[in-house]
Amino acid sequence: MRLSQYFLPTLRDDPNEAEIVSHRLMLRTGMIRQSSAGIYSWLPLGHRVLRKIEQIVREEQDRSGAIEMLMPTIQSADIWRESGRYEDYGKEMLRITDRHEREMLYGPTNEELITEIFRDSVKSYRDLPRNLYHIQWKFRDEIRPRFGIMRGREFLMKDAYSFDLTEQGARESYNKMFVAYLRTFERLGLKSIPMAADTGPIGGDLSHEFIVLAETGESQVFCDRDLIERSAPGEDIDYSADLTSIIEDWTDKYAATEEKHDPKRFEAEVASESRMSARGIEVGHIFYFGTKYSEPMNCKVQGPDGKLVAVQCGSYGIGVSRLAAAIIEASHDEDGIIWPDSVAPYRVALINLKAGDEETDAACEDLYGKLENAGIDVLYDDTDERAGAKFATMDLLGLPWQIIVGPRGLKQGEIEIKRRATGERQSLTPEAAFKRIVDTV
RNA sequence: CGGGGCAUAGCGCAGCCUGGUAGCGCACCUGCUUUGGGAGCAGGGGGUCGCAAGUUCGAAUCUUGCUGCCCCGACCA
Repeated sequence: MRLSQYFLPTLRDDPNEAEIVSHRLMLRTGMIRQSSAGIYSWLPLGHRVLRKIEQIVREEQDRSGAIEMLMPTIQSADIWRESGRYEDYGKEMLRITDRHEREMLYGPTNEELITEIFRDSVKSYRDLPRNLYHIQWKFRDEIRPRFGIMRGREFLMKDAYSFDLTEQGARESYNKMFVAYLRTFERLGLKSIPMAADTGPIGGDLSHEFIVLAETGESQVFCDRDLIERSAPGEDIDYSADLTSIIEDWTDKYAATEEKHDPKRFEAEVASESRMSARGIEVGHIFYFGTKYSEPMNCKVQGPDGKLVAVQCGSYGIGVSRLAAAIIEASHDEDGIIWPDSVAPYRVALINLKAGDEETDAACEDLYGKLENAGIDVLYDDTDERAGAKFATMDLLGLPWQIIVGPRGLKQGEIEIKRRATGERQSLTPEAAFKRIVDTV
Protein backbone atom coordinates (compact mmCIF):
# COMPACT_ATOMS: atom_id res chain seq x y z
CA MET A 1 0.00 0.00 0.00
CA ARG A 2 1.25 3.43 -0.92
CA LEU A 3 0.82 5.84 1.96
CA SER A 4 -0.01 8.59 -0.52
CA GLN A 5 -3.09 6.57 -1.56
CA TYR A 6 -4.08 5.26 1.87
CA PHE A 7 -6.60 6.41 4.43
CA LEU A 8 -4.56 6.81 7.58
CA PRO A 9 -5.59 9.79 9.69
CA THR A 10 -2.86 9.88 12.36
CA LEU A 11 -2.86 12.33 15.24
CA ARG A 12 0.20 14.07 16.53
CA ASP A 13 -1.28 14.84 19.93
CA ASP A 14 -3.04 12.59 22.38
CA PRO A 15 -6.79 13.02 22.35
CA ASN A 16 -7.95 14.24 25.70
CA GLU A 17 -10.43 11.46 26.43
CA ALA A 18 -7.98 8.59 25.99
CA GLU A 19 -6.81 7.42 29.37
CA ILE A 20 -4.89 4.22 28.76
CA VAL A 21 -2.03 3.68 26.36
CA SER A 22 -3.80 1.34 23.95
CA HIS A 23 -6.69 3.75 23.57
CA ARG A 24 -4.33 6.66 22.93
CA LEU A 25 -2.28 4.75 20.41
CA MET A 26 -5.27 3.33 18.60
CA LEU A 27 -6.65 6.83 18.15
CA ARG A 28 -3.30 8.35 17.23
CA THR A 29 -2.44 5.70 14.67
CA GLY A 30 -5.80 6.07 13.01
CA MET A 31 -6.90 2.53 13.84
CA ILE A 32 -10.23 3.50 15.31
CA ARG A 33 -12.58 6.43 15.78
CA GLN A 34 -15.21 6.68 18.43
CA SER A 35 -18.75 6.74 17.17
CA SER A 36 -20.50 7.05 20.53
CA ALA A 37 -19.77 5.89 24.07
CA GLY A 38 -18.25 2.42 23.86
CA ILE A 39 -18.88 2.12 20.11
CA TYR A 40 -16.12 2.48 17.55
CA SER A 41 -15.47 2.44 13.84
CA TRP A 42 -12.47 0.44 12.72
CA LEU A 43 -10.50 2.44 10.18
CA PRO A 44 -8.42 0.61 7.55
CA LEU A 45 -5.31 0.09 9.67
CA GLY A 46 -7.26 -1.11 12.70
CA HIS A 47 -9.42 -3.28 10.53
CA ARG A 48 -6.37 -5.10 9.19
CA VAL A 49 -5.22 -5.87 12.73
CA LEU A 50 -8.66 -7.07 13.72
CA ARG A 51 -8.75 -9.39 10.71
CA LYS A 52 -5.33 -10.81 11.51
CA ILE A 53 -6.29 -11.56 15.09
CA GLU A 54 -9.55 -13.06 13.94
CA GLN A 55 -7.74 -15.30 11.47
CA ILE A 56 -5.36 -16.69 14.07
CA VAL A 57 -8.26 -17.35 16.42
CA ARG A 58 -10.08 -19.08 13.56
CA GLU A 59 -7.11 -21.26 12.61
CA GLU A 60 -6.66 -22.48 16.15
CA GLN A 61 -10.35 -23.16 16.62
CA ASP A 62 -10.38 -25.13 13.39
CA ARG A 63 -7.27 -27.03 14.36
CA SER A 64 -8.93 -28.12 17.59
CA GLY A 65 -11.89 -29.50 15.68
CA ALA A 66 -14.38 -26.70 16.24
CA ILE A 67 -16.59 -25.84 13.29
CA GLU A 68 -17.21 -22.28 12.15
CA MET A 69 -20.66 -20.86 11.45
CA LEU A 70 -22.34 -17.49 11.78
CA MET A 71 -25.30 -16.49 13.88
CA PRO A 72 -27.13 -13.17 13.66
CA THR A 73 -26.58 -10.18 15.91
CA ILE A 74 -30.32 -9.68 16.43
CA GLN A 75 -32.21 -12.36 18.29
CA SER A 76 -35.80 -12.98 19.29
CA ALA A 77 -36.71 -12.51 22.94
CA ASP A 78 -38.64 -15.78 22.84
CA ILE A 79 -35.67 -18.13 23.22
CA TRP A 80 -34.36 -16.02 26.05
CA ARG A 81 -37.65 -16.51 27.82
CA GLU A 82 -37.24 -20.26 27.36
CA SER A 83 -33.91 -20.29 29.13
CA GLY A 84 -35.17 -17.88 31.76
CA ARG A 85 -32.47 -15.35 31.06
CA TYR A 86 -34.66 -12.68 29.48
CA GLU A 87 -35.46 -11.20 32.88
CA ASP A 88 -32.16 -12.14 34.51
CA TYR A 89 -29.94 -10.36 32.06
CA GLY A 90 -31.20 -6.95 33.07
CA LYS A 91 -30.31 -3.65 31.52
CA GLU A 92 -27.08 -4.86 30.05
CA MET A 93 -29.11 -6.39 27.26
CA LEU A 94 -30.09 -4.00 24.52
CA ARG A 95 -33.76 -4.62 23.81
CA ILE A 96 -35.34 -3.66 20.52
CA THR A 97 -38.91 -3.70 19.30
CA ASP A 98 -39.53 -4.27 15.62
CA ARG A 99 -42.34 -2.74 13.52
CA HIS A 100 -44.71 -5.56 14.49
CA GLU A 101 -44.06 -4.86 18.15
CA ARG A 102 -42.09 -8.10 18.44
CA GLU A 103 -39.52 -8.08 21.18
CA MET A 104 -36.01 -8.49 19.85
CA LEU A 105 -32.57 -7.95 21.29
CA TYR A 106 -29.01 -7.36 20.15
CA GLY A 107 -27.24 -10.50 21.28
CA PRO A 108 -24.84 -10.18 24.23
CA THR A 109 -24.02 -13.90 23.81
CA ASN A 110 -25.46 -16.87 21.94
CA GLU A 111 -26.13 -19.86 24.22
CA GLU A 112 -29.87 -19.74 23.61
CA LEU A 113 -29.61 -19.41 19.86
CA ILE A 114 -27.08 -22.18 19.36
CA THR A 115 -29.01 -24.45 21.71
CA GLU A 116 -32.17 -23.88 19.70
CA ILE A 117 -30.36 -24.65 16.46
CA PHE A 118 -28.74 -27.72 17.88
CA ARG A 119 -31.85 -29.21 19.47
CA ASP A 120 -33.84 -28.77 16.26
CA SER A 121 -31.20 -30.58 14.22
CA VAL A 122 -29.59 -33.21 16.38
CA LYS A 123 -31.50 -36.12 17.86
CA SER A 124 -28.92 -38.85 18.26
CA TYR A 125 -25.87 -39.34 20.42
CA ARG A 126 -24.17 -40.46 17.20
CA ASP A 127 -23.98 -36.82 16.17
CA LEU A 128 -22.02 -35.91 19.30
CA PRO A 129 -19.64 -34.48 20.22
CA ARG A 130 -19.69 -31.23 18.29
CA ASN A 131 -18.19 -27.82 18.90
CA LEU A 132 -19.64 -24.92 16.92
CA TYR A 133 -18.26 -21.41 16.94
CA HIS A 134 -18.68 -18.08 15.31
CA ILE A 135 -16.95 -14.73 15.31
CA GLN A 136 -19.58 -12.07 15.59
CA TRP A 137 -20.28 -8.64 17.04
CA LYS A 138 -21.92 -8.56 20.43
CA PHE A 139 -23.50 -5.76 22.37
CA ARG A 140 -23.58 -5.34 26.11
CA ASP A 141 -24.93 -2.09 27.39
CA GLU A 142 -22.23 -1.64 29.99
CA ILE A 143 -23.02 0.74 32.81
CA ARG A 144 -19.81 2.54 32.12
CA PRO A 145 -17.89 1.79 28.97
CA ARG A 146 -14.27 2.91 29.20
CA PHE A 147 -10.71 2.38 28.09
CA GLY A 148 -11.61 2.61 24.42
CA ILE A 149 -12.03 -0.72 22.69
CA MET A 150 -10.96 -2.51 25.87
CA ARG A 151 -14.33 -2.19 27.48
CA GLY A 152 -16.62 -1.06 24.75
CA ARG A 153 -20.28 -1.81 24.50
CA GLU A 154 -20.01 -3.27 21.03
CA PHE A 155 -17.25 -5.83 20.66
CA LEU A 156 -16.14 -8.63 18.38
CA MET A 157 -16.09 -11.98 20.06
CA LYS A 158 -15.32 -15.54 19.16
CA ASP A 159 -17.74 -17.78 20.99
CA ALA A 160 -17.72 -21.55 20.77
CA TYR A 161 -20.28 -23.98 22.13
CA SER A 162 -19.62 -27.63 22.80
CA PHE A 163 -22.19 -30.42 22.92
CA ASP A 164 -21.49 -33.78 24.50
CA LEU A 165 -23.38 -36.80 25.67
CA THR A 166 -21.61 -37.17 29.00
CA GLU A 167 -19.91 -35.03 31.56
CA GLN A 168 -16.67 -36.84 30.79
CA GLY A 169 -17.08 -35.96 27.12
CA ALA A 170 -17.75 -32.35 28.05
CA ARG A 171 -14.54 -32.29 30.04
CA GLU A 172 -12.62 -33.49 26.99
CA SER A 173 -14.22 -30.78 24.87
CA TYR A 174 -13.28 -28.27 27.54
CA ASN A 175 -9.69 -29.43 27.51
CA LYS A 176 -9.46 -29.01 23.75
CA MET A 177 -10.52 -25.40 24.03
CA PHE A 178 -8.12 -24.88 26.90
CA VAL A 179 -5.23 -26.00 24.73
CA ALA A 180 -6.48 -24.10 21.70
CA TYR A 181 -6.51 -20.93 23.81
CA LEU A 182 -2.95 -21.44 24.97
CA ARG A 183 -1.88 -21.77 21.36
CA THR A 184 -3.97 -18.84 20.16
CA PHE A 185 -2.61 -16.33 22.66
CA GLU A 186 0.95 -17.48 22.15
CA ARG A 187 0.62 -17.00 18.40
CA LEU A 188 -0.68 -13.51 19.06
CA GLY A 189 2.59 -12.75 20.82
CA LEU A 190 1.07 -12.69 24.29
CA LYS A 191 1.90 -14.26 27.62
CA SER A 192 -1.38 -15.67 28.85
CA ILE A 193 -2.08 -17.43 32.10
CA PRO A 194 -5.17 -19.51 32.75
CA MET A 195 -6.71 -18.77 36.11
CA ALA A 196 -9.47 -20.56 37.90
CA ALA A 197 -12.67 -18.55 37.62
CA ASP A 198 -16.09 -18.60 39.17
CA THR A 199 -17.99 -21.62 38.00
CA GLY A 200 -21.42 -20.28 38.87
CA PRO A 201 -24.22 -22.60 39.98
CA ILE A 202 -22.65 -25.74 38.47
CA GLY A 203 -19.54 -25.74 40.61
CA GLY A 204 -16.56 -27.95 39.89
CA ASP A 205 -13.24 -26.91 38.47
CA LEU A 206 -14.27 -26.25 34.89
CA SER A 207 -14.01 -22.53 34.37
CA HIS A 208 -10.91 -20.56 33.53
CA GLU A 209 -10.15 -17.03 32.63
CA PHE A 210 -7.19 -16.43 30.37
CA ILE A 211 -5.28 -13.42 31.57
CA VAL A 212 -2.72 -11.55 29.52
CA LEU A 213 -0.01 -9.86 31.51
CA ALA A 214 0.43 -6.17 30.81
CA GLU A 215 1.67 -3.43 33.08
CA THR A 216 -1.39 -1.36 32.37
CA GLY A 217 -3.84 -4.23 32.78
CA GLU A 218 -7.02 -3.50 34.66
CA SER A 219 -7.01 -6.30 37.18
CA GLN A 220 -4.48 -7.39 39.74
CA VAL A 221 -3.34 -10.98 39.42
CA PHE A 222 -1.23 -13.24 41.60
CA CYS A 223 0.65 -16.26 40.37
CA ASP A 224 3.66 -18.49 40.46
CA ARG A 225 6.43 -17.09 38.32
CA ASP A 226 6.96 -20.53 36.77
CA LEU A 227 3.77 -20.14 34.79
CA ILE A 228 5.25 -17.33 32.75
CA GLU A 229 8.01 -19.55 31.46
CA ARG A 230 5.61 -22.15 30.10
CA SER A 231 5.06 -22.35 26.39
CA ALA A 232 2.00 -23.62 24.61
CA PRO A 233 1.81 -27.02 22.90
CA GLY A 234 3.15 -26.99 19.33
CA GLU A 235 1.33 -27.22 16.03
CA ASP A 236 1.63 -30.97 16.10
CA ILE A 237 -0.64 -31.25 19.13
CA ASP A 238 -2.98 -34.20 18.75
CA TYR A 239 -6.42 -33.07 19.83
CA SER A 240 -7.77 -36.60 19.74
CA ALA A 241 -5.32 -37.65 22.44
CA ASP A 242 -5.85 -37.28 26.17
CA LEU A 243 -4.99 -33.68 27.02
CA THR A 244 -5.34 -34.02 30.77
CA SER A 245 -1.65 -33.88 31.52
CA ILE A 246 -1.26 -30.61 29.61
CA ILE A 247 -4.13 -29.08 31.54
CA GLU A 248 -2.70 -30.26 34.82
CA ASP A 249 0.64 -28.85 33.91
CA TRP A 250 -0.93 -25.43 33.46
CA THR A 251 -3.17 -25.54 36.48
CA ASP A 252 -1.03 -27.07 39.18
CA LYS A 253 0.57 -23.76 40.13
CA TYR A 254 -1.09 -20.96 42.00
CA ALA A 255 -2.75 -18.35 39.79
CA ALA A 256 -5.64 -16.12 40.78
CA THR A 257 -7.25 -12.82 39.98
CA GLU A 258 -7.86 -10.34 42.74
CA GLU A 259 -11.40 -11.58 43.31
CA LYS A 260 -10.30 -15.15 43.97
CA HIS A 261 -6.97 -14.39 45.53
CA ASP A 262 -6.24 -16.07 48.87
CA PRO A 263 -3.10 -14.54 50.40
CA LYS A 264 -2.71 -17.36 52.91
CA ARG A 265 -2.82 -20.04 50.25
CA PHE A 266 -0.51 -17.97 48.07
CA GLU A 267 2.11 -17.84 50.79
CA ALA A 268 1.72 -21.48 51.69
CA GLU A 269 1.89 -22.82 48.15
CA VAL A 270 4.36 -20.55 46.44
CA ALA A 271 7.95 -19.96 47.47
CA SER A 272 8.54 -16.30 48.17
CA GLU A 273 10.97 -15.81 45.27
CA SER A 274 8.40 -17.27 42.87
CA ARG A 275 5.50 -15.19 44.06
CA MET A 276 4.45 -12.75 41.43
CA SER A 277 1.94 -9.97 41.50
CA ALA A 278 1.14 -8.32 38.20
CA ARG A 279 -1.50 -6.55 36.19
CA GLY A 280 -3.58 -8.46 33.70
CA ILE A 281 -6.28 -8.27 31.09
CA GLU A 282 -8.91 -10.94 30.66
CA VAL A 283 -8.95 -11.96 27.01
CA GLY A 284 -10.66 -15.32 27.18
CA HIS A 285 -13.06 -17.24 29.35
CA ILE A 286 -14.07 -20.87 29.11
CA PHE A 287 -16.64 -22.76 31.10
CA TYR A 288 -18.63 -25.90 31.41
CA PHE A 289 -22.26 -25.44 32.40
CA GLY A 290 -23.75 -28.86 31.83
CA THR A 291 -27.46 -28.77 31.12
CA LYS A 292 -28.12 -25.20 32.21
CA TYR A 293 -29.63 -24.35 28.82
CA SER A 294 -30.21 -27.77 27.29
CA GLU A 295 -32.57 -28.77 30.09
CA PRO A 296 -34.98 -25.83 30.06
CA MET A 297 -34.76 -25.56 26.28
CA ASN A 298 -35.32 -29.26 25.81
CA CYS A 299 -32.15 -29.95 23.85
CA LYS A 300 -32.04 -33.72 24.18
CA VAL A 301 -30.63 -36.63 22.24
CA GLN A 302 -31.26 -40.35 22.35
CA GLY A 303 -28.42 -42.27 23.91
CA PRO A 304 -27.29 -45.77 22.94
CA ASP A 305 -29.87 -47.14 25.35
CA GLY A 306 -32.68 -45.32 23.59
CA LYS A 307 -33.28 -42.92 26.47
CA LEU A 308 -33.50 -39.15 26.00
CA VAL A 309 -30.82 -37.18 27.81
CA ALA A 310 -30.15 -33.46 28.00
CA VAL A 311 -26.94 -32.52 26.22
CA GLN A 312 -23.84 -31.52 28.23
CA CYS A 313 -22.61 -28.12 27.16
CA GLY A 314 -19.83 -25.62 27.58
CA SER A 315 -19.07 -22.24 26.08
CA TYR A 316 -15.79 -20.58 25.25
CA GLY A 317 -15.23 -16.90 24.54
CA ILE A 318 -12.35 -14.86 23.20
CA GLY A 319 -12.58 -11.08 23.06
CA VAL A 320 -11.25 -10.51 19.55
CA SER A 321 -11.54 -6.73 19.48
CA ARG A 322 -10.29 -6.46 23.05
CA LEU A 323 -7.20 -8.42 22.00
CA ALA A 324 -6.18 -5.64 19.64
CA ALA A 325 -5.99 -3.33 22.65
CA ALA A 326 -4.47 -5.98 24.90
CA ILE A 327 -1.64 -6.59 22.45
CA ILE A 328 -0.82 -2.88 22.41
CA GLU A 329 -0.94 -2.72 26.19
CA ALA A 330 1.55 -5.56 26.29
CA SER A 331 3.75 -4.31 23.46
CA HIS A 332 4.59 -0.65 23.07
CA ASP A 333 7.19 1.93 24.04
CA GLU A 334 7.30 5.70 24.34
CA ASP A 335 7.44 6.09 20.55
CA GLY A 336 4.41 4.00 19.76
CA ILE A 337 3.14 0.50 19.10
CA ILE A 338 5.41 -2.52 18.61
CA TRP A 339 3.35 -5.04 16.70
CA PRO A 340 4.18 -8.73 17.03
CA ASP A 341 4.89 -10.08 13.54
CA SER A 342 1.79 -12.25 13.57
CA VAL A 343 -0.73 -9.43 13.86
CA ALA A 344 1.08 -6.43 12.39
CA PRO A 345 -1.16 -4.62 9.89
CA TYR A 346 1.82 -4.56 7.51
CA ARG A 347 5.04 -6.44 7.94
CA VAL A 348 7.29 -3.81 6.44
CA ALA A 349 7.43 -0.03 6.40
CA LEU A 350 9.28 1.15 3.31
CA ILE A 351 10.50 4.68 3.88
CA ASN A 352 11.48 6.84 0.94
CA LEU A 353 13.60 9.58 2.49
CA LYS A 354 13.59 11.75 -0.58
CA ALA A 355 10.48 11.27 -2.68
CA GLY A 356 11.09 12.95 -6.02
CA ASP A 357 14.74 12.02 -6.18
CA GLU A 358 15.09 9.85 -9.26
CA GLU A 359 17.50 7.32 -7.85
CA THR A 360 15.74 7.00 -4.49
CA ASP A 361 12.32 6.66 -6.12
CA ALA A 362 13.63 3.95 -8.44
CA ALA A 363 15.21 1.98 -5.61
CA CYS A 364 12.00 2.19 -3.57
CA GLU A 365 9.77 1.24 -6.47
CA ASP A 366 11.96 -1.74 -7.18
CA LEU A 367 11.85 -2.95 -3.58
CA TYR A 368 8.15 -2.23 -3.24
CA GLY A 369 7.37 -4.32 -6.29
CA LYS A 370 9.58 -7.20 -5.19
CA LEU A 371 8.13 -7.27 -1.68
CA GLU A 372 4.58 -7.19 -2.98
CA ASN A 373 5.37 -9.99 -5.41
CA ALA A 374 6.84 -12.00 -2.58
CA GLY A 375 3.49 -11.68 -0.82
CA ILE A 376 4.80 -9.43 1.92
CA ASP A 377 2.49 -6.71 3.20
CA VAL A 378 4.32 -3.45 2.88
CA LEU A 379 3.30 0.09 3.65
CA TYR A 380 5.31 2.35 1.37
CA ASP A 381 5.76 5.92 2.53
CA ASP A 382 6.07 7.63 -0.83
CA THR A 383 4.97 11.03 0.45
CA ASP A 384 7.20 14.10 0.36
CA GLU A 385 7.23 14.55 4.12
CA ARG A 386 10.53 15.23 5.79
CA ALA A 387 12.63 12.33 7.00
CA GLY A 388 12.11 13.07 10.69
CA ALA A 389 8.35 13.11 10.36
CA LYS A 390 8.41 9.82 8.48
CA PHE A 391 10.53 8.12 11.12
CA ALA A 392 8.27 9.35 13.88
CA THR A 393 5.13 8.21 12.11
CA MET A 394 6.48 4.76 11.33
CA ASP A 395 7.73 4.27 14.89
CA LEU A 396 4.26 5.24 16.04
CA LEU A 397 2.61 2.71 13.72
CA GLY A 398 5.00 0.05 14.97
CA LEU A 399 5.38 -2.19 11.90
CA PRO A 400 7.98 -4.89 12.66
CA TRP A 401 10.49 -3.87 9.98
CA GLN A 402 11.47 -0.55 8.49
CA ILE A 403 13.39 -0.33 5.26
CA ILE A 404 14.98 3.09 4.99
CA VAL A 405 16.04 4.28 1.56
CA GLY A 406 17.78 7.60 1.00
CA PRO A 407 20.20 9.18 -1.47
CA ARG A 408 23.02 9.23 1.03
CA GLY A 409 23.00 5.47 1.56
CA LEU A 410 22.35 4.72 -2.07
CA LYS A 411 25.60 6.47 -3.00
CA GLN A 412 27.37 3.66 -1.11
CA GLY A 413 25.00 1.17 -2.71
CA GLU A 414 23.27 0.61 0.62
CA ILE A 415 19.93 0.93 2.33
CA GLU A 416 19.07 0.42 5.94
CA ILE A 417 16.77 -1.98 7.72
CA LYS A 418 15.56 -1.42 11.23
CA ARG A 419 13.81 -3.76 13.61
CA ARG A 420 11.14 -1.75 15.39
CA ALA A 421 11.13 -3.84 18.55
CA THR A 422 14.83 -3.45 19.30
CA GLY A 423 15.77 -0.37 17.30
CA GLU A 424 18.58 -2.42 15.81
CA ARG A 425 19.71 -1.13 12.41
CA GLN A 426 21.71 -2.71 9.66
CA SER A 427 23.06 -1.34 6.38
CA LEU A 428 22.78 -3.70 3.44
CA THR A 429 22.58 -3.71 -0.31
CA PRO A 430 18.97 -3.55 -1.51
CA GLU A 431 19.21 -7.18 -2.62
CA ALA A 432 20.50 -8.36 0.74
CA ALA A 433 17.87 -6.32 2.58
CA PHE A 434 15.13 -7.84 0.48
CA LYS A 435 16.45 -11.31 1.15
CA ARG A 436 16.76 -10.60 4.85
CA ILE A 437 13.12 -9.55 5.08
CA VAL A 438 11.86 -12.44 2.97
CA ASP A 439 13.78 -14.89 5.14
CA THR A 440 12.01 -13.70 8.29
CA VAL A 441 8.59 -14.68 7.01
C1' C B 1 -27.08 4.43 38.96
C1' G B 2 -24.27 7.70 42.89
C1' G B 3 -20.15 11.37 42.96
C1' G B 4 -16.96 14.81 40.04
C1' G B 5 -15.68 17.33 35.46
C1' C B 6 -15.82 18.96 30.42
C1' A B 7 -18.36 20.77 25.74
C1' U B 8 -15.05 27.04 21.36
C1' A B 9 -11.86 24.49 13.68
C1' G B 10 -9.66 17.53 12.51
C1' C B 11 -6.44 17.26 17.49
C1' G B 12 -4.69 20.08 21.93
C1' C B 13 -6.18 24.57 24.22
C1' A B 14 -7.02 30.22 25.48
C1' G B 15 -11.08 33.67 25.62
C1' C B 16 -16.08 33.44 29.91
C1' C B 17 -14.83 36.06 36.08
C1' U B 18 -15.81 42.02 34.34
C1' G B 19 -21.32 40.92 27.72
C1' G B 20 -19.35 44.66 22.35
C1' U B 21 -15.17 42.37 15.22
C1' A B 22 -13.86 34.40 17.74
C1' G B 23 -8.15 33.52 18.86
C1' C B 24 -3.35 30.38 19.60
C1' G B 25 -0.28 25.75 18.65
C1' C B 26 -0.42 21.31 15.71
C1' A B 27 -2.75 19.44 11.31
C1' C B 28 -4.56 21.28 6.18
C1' C B 29 -3.84 24.51 1.22
C1' U B 30 -0.24 27.91 -1.94
C1' G B 31 4.73 29.75 -2.77
C1' C B 32 9.96 30.11 -1.68
C1' U B 33 14.00 28.12 1.05
C1' U B 34 15.19 23.59 3.40
C1' U B 35 15.76 18.12 3.42
C1' G B 36 18.79 11.06 7.52
C1' G B 37 14.77 11.69 13.66
C1' G B 38 8.02 15.48 14.01
C1' A B 39 12.03 22.36 9.40
C1' G B 40 11.85 28.02 8.47
C1' C B 41 9.55 32.29 6.32
C1' A B 42 5.35 34.46 3.82
C1' G B 43 0.38 34.03 2.41
C1' G B 44 -4.33 31.30 2.96
C1' G B 45 -8.82 27.96 3.99
C1' G B 46 -11.77 26.03 7.79
C1' G B 47 -15.94 27.41 13.57
C1' U B 48 -24.51 27.24 13.71
C1' C B 49 -18.70 28.70 20.28
C1' G B 50 -23.18 21.07 22.06
C1' C B 51 -28.86 22.19 21.74
C1' A B 52 -33.10 25.15 23.34
C1' A B 53 -35.31 29.01 25.90
C1' G B 54 -34.54 33.48 28.75
C1' U B 55 -32.10 38.40 30.33
C1' U B 56 -30.02 42.45 27.25
C1' C B 57 -29.59 47.50 22.33
C1' G B 58 -26.06 43.41 21.98
C1' A B 59 -24.58 36.60 24.60
C1' A B 60 -18.96 31.98 23.39
C1' U B 61 -19.33 35.07 27.93
C1' C B 62 -24.99 35.97 32.46
C1' U B 63 -29.67 32.61 33.89
C1' U B 64 -32.61 28.08 33.32
C1' G B 65 -33.56 23.46 31.06
C1' C B 66 -31.83 19.58 28.01
C1' U B 67 -28.19 16.51 25.41
C1' G B 68 -23.46 14.40 24.64
C1' C B 69 -18.74 12.95 26.34
C1' C B 70 -14.86 11.97 30.07
C1' C B 71 -13.12 10.55 35.09
C1' C B 72 -13.95 7.83 40.19
C1' G B 73 -17.14 3.75 42.37
C1' A B 74 -20.47 -0.83 42.10
C1' C B 75 -20.65 -4.52 37.24
C1' C B 76 -18.06 -6.92 33.02
C1' A B 77 -15.39 -10.76 26.82
